[in-house]
Amino acid sequence: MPEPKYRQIANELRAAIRAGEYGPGDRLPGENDLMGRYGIARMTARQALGVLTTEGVAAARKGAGVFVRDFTPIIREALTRLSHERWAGGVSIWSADAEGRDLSIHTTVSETGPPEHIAALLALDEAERVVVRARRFILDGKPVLLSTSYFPANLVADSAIAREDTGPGGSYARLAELGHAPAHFREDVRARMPQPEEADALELPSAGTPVVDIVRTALTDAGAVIEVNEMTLDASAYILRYDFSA
Amino acid sequence: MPEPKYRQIANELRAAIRAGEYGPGDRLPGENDLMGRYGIARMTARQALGVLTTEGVAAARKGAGVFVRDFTPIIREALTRLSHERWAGGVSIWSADAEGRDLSIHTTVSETGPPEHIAALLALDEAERVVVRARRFILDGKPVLLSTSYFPANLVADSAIAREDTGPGGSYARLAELGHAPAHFREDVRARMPQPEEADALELPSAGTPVVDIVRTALTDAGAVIEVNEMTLDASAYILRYDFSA
DNA sequence: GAGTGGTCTAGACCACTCC
DNA sequence: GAGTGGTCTAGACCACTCT
Repeated sequence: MPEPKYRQIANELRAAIRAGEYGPGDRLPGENDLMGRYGIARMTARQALGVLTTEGVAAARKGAGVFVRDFTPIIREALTRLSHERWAGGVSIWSADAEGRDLSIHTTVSETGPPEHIAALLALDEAERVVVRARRFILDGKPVLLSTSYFPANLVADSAIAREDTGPGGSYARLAELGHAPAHFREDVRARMPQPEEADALELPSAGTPVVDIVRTALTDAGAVIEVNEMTLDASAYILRYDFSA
Repeated sequence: MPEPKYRQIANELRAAIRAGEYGPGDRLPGENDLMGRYGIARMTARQALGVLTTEGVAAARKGAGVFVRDFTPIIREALTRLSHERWAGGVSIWSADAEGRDLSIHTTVSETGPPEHIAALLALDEAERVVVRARRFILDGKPVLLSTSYFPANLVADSAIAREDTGPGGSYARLAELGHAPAHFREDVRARMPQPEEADALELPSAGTPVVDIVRTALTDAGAVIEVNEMTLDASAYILRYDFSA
């Protein structure tokens, strides 16, 4: 078979989208349309549409149809957001992303023994504990980011970092007050397909949307790791921007 | 339906993988196995396995079976690789990634009118032309990166940048000799599912592997953009590392 | 040649949205 | 209620790999 039917049909639809015949948000021909138009079985029509949803080009809405997806990512400026001026001035580092959009954050704080890989990054003994700040960011009604921050409990347990509201400037301003101001950052970025729990939490379409993992470690000027922040982002919602010099 | 059969089966297989019953490279129960074991139709077994391949957890090899995927990403140090010392010392910026692995690069060079978005980034007039360096990076026999660099033709047309072999230190060393040493960089990173042509060029499994787009702009100390580099990476092959200070 | 995944048909029932 | 996508069956033939 040179090219299977379902691929040919997917190609035709993709070409039509690229040509602008269908714009973002437009409804594509559905399963029944394709069955009639090409004289194929339902499962074959589904396969064709499955190609486009897997590519992230289209998304199906049960009972409604298959629609061309719309992308309007926000730009996450890695350096600006973490600049000293920013949090020292009492501004949340998250406000950088929200720019006139509706951002809400759900926070839960706890204290536990650290997962193994976190203990290693924070250079903690087995017995030591960590304060965990788990957050969920909802932008314009849609969750876009899951974030889990780990701090050594012996450093921050008595500070606002262990409370839901960390106060003006957030955790980093409090760390500075405690004499552990973050000075250097490392962000390790990778992309992958989400696990079901993540797809659920981020309300991702059933396929076609990768997530981005960012593992950020924050270090003091003395080189001590004082925070590890694991983030999982809806990849379709973000562009990550890094500025640096030679 | 609380949970469809194919999802239940996918969940069981995923749990078995997480529990270590199946390790990287191991063969999973195939379509026929699942049909027998659960008393389901072929299409339903396929759906179950499809969940895992879409998640990137497993990959099917025609005629052989469905196998748990193996990930051994390489760390791409964004800053180290672009440090002045590096290319000024005659070292390729790509050698950073390869560390004892087999890297080969296919290069083609051409000169054309720039695509619209490139012309905008390079601040070029319509009439001006660009030198285009298109490269394909093959690591241990598998393509992992597609790269297309654009330079203003009026600056580099007579230099080694317009030839396949740019000489020691690469394009950046040549730019420096021409008085346009890159001093600042911006990398815009996003992740998405590949288009068929890209999946082909990167030899990606039919689903489950996102790509990462990096658009890098290089600026001189005077603030002039002297290169735009569009890269597309096999996301499963890379971790991107960014180090910076507050 | 046996076993594998890949494609395809022609039906069916269901849950969901509102074209 | 009509139309939509989601799930599922029980067959079939094919191309591919080599368990």
